[in-house]
Amino acid sequence: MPELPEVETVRRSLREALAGRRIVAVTRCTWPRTIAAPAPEAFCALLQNRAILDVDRRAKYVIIRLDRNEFLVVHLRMTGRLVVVDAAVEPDPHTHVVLQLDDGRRLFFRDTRKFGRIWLLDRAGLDVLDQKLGPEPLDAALTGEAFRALLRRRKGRLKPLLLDQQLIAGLGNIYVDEALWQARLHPLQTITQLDDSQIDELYAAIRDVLQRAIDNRGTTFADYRDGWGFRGENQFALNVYDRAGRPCPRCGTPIERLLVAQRGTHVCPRCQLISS
DNA sequence: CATTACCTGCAA
DNA sequence: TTGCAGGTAATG
Repeated sequence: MPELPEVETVRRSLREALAGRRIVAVTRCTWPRTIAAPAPEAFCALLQNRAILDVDRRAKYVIIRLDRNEFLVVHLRMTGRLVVVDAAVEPDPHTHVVLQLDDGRRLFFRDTRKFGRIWLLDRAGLDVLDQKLGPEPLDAALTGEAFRALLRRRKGRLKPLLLDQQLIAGLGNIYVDEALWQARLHPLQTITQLDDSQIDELYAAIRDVLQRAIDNRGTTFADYRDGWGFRGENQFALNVYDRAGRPCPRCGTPIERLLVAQRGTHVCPRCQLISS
């Protein structure tokens, strides 16, 4: 489900609800595999009476900063949700982890497909994670020049590369398709055949698409919700993703769906030509 | 590079 | 019943 804009929206909403609170205890853990580290028993024992300092994000990870220099790190994968609910709300069968908070509310981790994972990490563990990830696309440190250098070091087709979290962190299937459409580049385009101005277009498109999606509080098709349980609105602003057969907003040609890197991929066959 | 696994639910 | 879904890790 969630890519950078969704995780950023979750982070912002959770920060309001959680900063300054305390985790009293873990009161439910019905799918132990959700807890990636440490072992679920230790995880529950360590999360008693812990202060929450703040909520951050790195790539598609939500990072809840705790006292004692530890971090509750959550990856939502496809269907995960982190939602703060009032005391009266009871967990449904898809809610696998519940944290009791000191204000009576609870933090629910709900995940239909059970792909999501939660880690309790120390600073060193967080650093290891951080080093496996490419730069943040919206970070000021990633200039157009830096992005060009990044791409020039790699070869292969555009879409698989942009999905590679080690190259650039936070893009997923929706926003890669949207950014490529906006930059008028084909997902199968070979990177080595791009000229500088095309890479600049792609850079601008990635940032524009992600920022707009954050402004729209993320894209909700089915599962995604923010930390309060609200849907996003960016599904109404998409140009190609999930729009096969509908007209390209630029030229009217029907959008086509193809398979690239084993992922459903949406292109305008007229706007997005492969140059060689 | 492609395929499979991890899971459940929904639509064709 | 089959195929597909916003992600990633682990295999050939």
